[in-house]
Amino acid sequence: MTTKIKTRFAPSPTGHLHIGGARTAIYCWAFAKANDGEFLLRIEDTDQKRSSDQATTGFFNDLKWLNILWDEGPEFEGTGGGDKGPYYQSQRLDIYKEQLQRLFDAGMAYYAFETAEELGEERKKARAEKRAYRYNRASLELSPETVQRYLDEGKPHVIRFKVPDGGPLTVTDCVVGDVTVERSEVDDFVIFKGDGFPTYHFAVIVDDALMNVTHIIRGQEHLNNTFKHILLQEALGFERPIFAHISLIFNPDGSKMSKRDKDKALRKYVRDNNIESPPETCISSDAWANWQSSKDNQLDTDDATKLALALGIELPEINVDDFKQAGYMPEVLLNYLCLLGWSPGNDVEQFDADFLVETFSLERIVKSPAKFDRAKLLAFNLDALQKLSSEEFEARLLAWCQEYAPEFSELDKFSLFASANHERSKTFKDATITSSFLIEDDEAVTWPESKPVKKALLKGEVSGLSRMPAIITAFKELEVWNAETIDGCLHALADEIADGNLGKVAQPVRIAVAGGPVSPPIGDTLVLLGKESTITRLKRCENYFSKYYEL
RNA sequence: GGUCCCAUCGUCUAGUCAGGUCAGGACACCAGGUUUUCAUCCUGGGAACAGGGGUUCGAAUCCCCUUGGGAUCACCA
Repeated sequence: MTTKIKTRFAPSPTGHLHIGGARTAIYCWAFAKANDGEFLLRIEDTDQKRSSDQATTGFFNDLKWLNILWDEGPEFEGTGGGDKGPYYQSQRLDIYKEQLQRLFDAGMAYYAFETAEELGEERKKARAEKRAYRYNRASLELSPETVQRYLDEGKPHVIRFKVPDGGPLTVTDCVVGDVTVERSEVDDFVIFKGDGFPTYHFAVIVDDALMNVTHIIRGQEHLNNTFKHILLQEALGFERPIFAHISLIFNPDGSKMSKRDKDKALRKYVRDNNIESPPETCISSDAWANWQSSKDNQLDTDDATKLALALGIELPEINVDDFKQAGYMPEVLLNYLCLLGWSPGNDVEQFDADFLVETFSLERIVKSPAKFDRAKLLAFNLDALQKLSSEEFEARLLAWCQEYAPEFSELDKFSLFASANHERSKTFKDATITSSFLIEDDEAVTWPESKPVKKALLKGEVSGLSRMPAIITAFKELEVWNAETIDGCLHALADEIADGNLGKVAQPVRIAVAGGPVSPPIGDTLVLLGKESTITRLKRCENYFSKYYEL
């Protein structure tokens, strides 16, 4: 009997799930499902300083939103569970210590007492001499008595892995192929940190082995680490899993798409505009000072969002949650993400999760890195949105509005709002942007003196503005206020005062009520607004622009 | 800098492993058309095998070099 295939996604819960991580999770999930295997989720929270429960819950939510559910792992809203837990590395310390003891017993682990500063010096020196830094094994020379004395004294220490002698190391990667490295390139890396927790390298191979993971699909930044991992696996007598290293995702400018991009965007803006203190009631001055003191100190997500809002700049979307907020559909993001580094062939590009599971294979993963193209994602979202039935669109738009734009979800005529916006929306958010005039007070509408506005209202032998009184009168007389009667009224007006040219009457009306040249079809727009608001806005607009008449 | 990885239209990619149709599709772009705005939608168009050597009757495809890009070199994962 062949062993069941098991993949895992093992994020470190710092910040949010970003696009690159999401793609890795999707590939892991798809590969497991495509091969009748299992997908495991494990939380790598051995870095106590940076991990948080809040971030962990965020990861669960993001994964769940994408409908990437784990067969095994932390329990969350009905998914997860399993008998190989706990699935949080911070709760597995005893297990790691047990495995560590086996390494000590085999003489393959040793204590090291150098301080971070000392090591830093060594590294600098290595760099200056244009060679790679390797730990010099100084602590390995210490006598057992000295080591014991240091330990008794409570001297800070780490535990290192003693890399065994031998020839070159080769790993066969499913995506990259054979990769060989000289063993001398691997130094005695740290496996237990000064805080008593294992490092990533140690924890990951122990967990993968004990949880029976068969395939490790992860980002290519781990390719070099793989040699450390296979050495550790051999030392502990674990079976070597199958590796697949997938390429990275880049920004359109070629830089690595990373969680730091938001921070970078903010810093650049602040620097370029010589902003020296945070805008009023935005973030605390402590947070600002700490942020400005070093570029290693990132602003936390909430503060970053607030600051961006206060400065009026758009932060790049890089987290799954950013795209959710921006009004993309999860199945579209999943589809598009898959295409960044994998394709099913046969010119197929748009597909659903079922198709993915039917066709996914490691062989078709592309080796080269991909740039993230928002325009294509947007086009995909548009296509998917247009394929939705009107009922479905309405339901999903409502759910989105309830979370991100409650003023729209409370609209009396939500149904009409949805149908009026369906065909012109590329995202759920689009609907709220093109219809933002709906939630404005009649008295708050303003008109930019832009080209399209002037063209519709002021240009021509007979200007749009001059037709306004007739339009207002006609509307006042309309007894039944619905799309048909309004359209009928406008058509009649067009015939009477604009040589049958509907645009000449509809466009001025649109601008008057919406404050700009864009809105849903005019009939729907006016029904949504109601007769009273419509007439109030038409009058205000006429009044506002009448100054041009006098010129 | 050491080590490792990568290289087809502007972008994502098919084609590469088993050399042999004007290098295919999508997004973007450009030009027309439909449309009461916007967004759609329809038609058409330009657009690539990084460079140089080999191997071969024949190379995007196999080999080598150059160039370019990237990852990594932590008591972060």
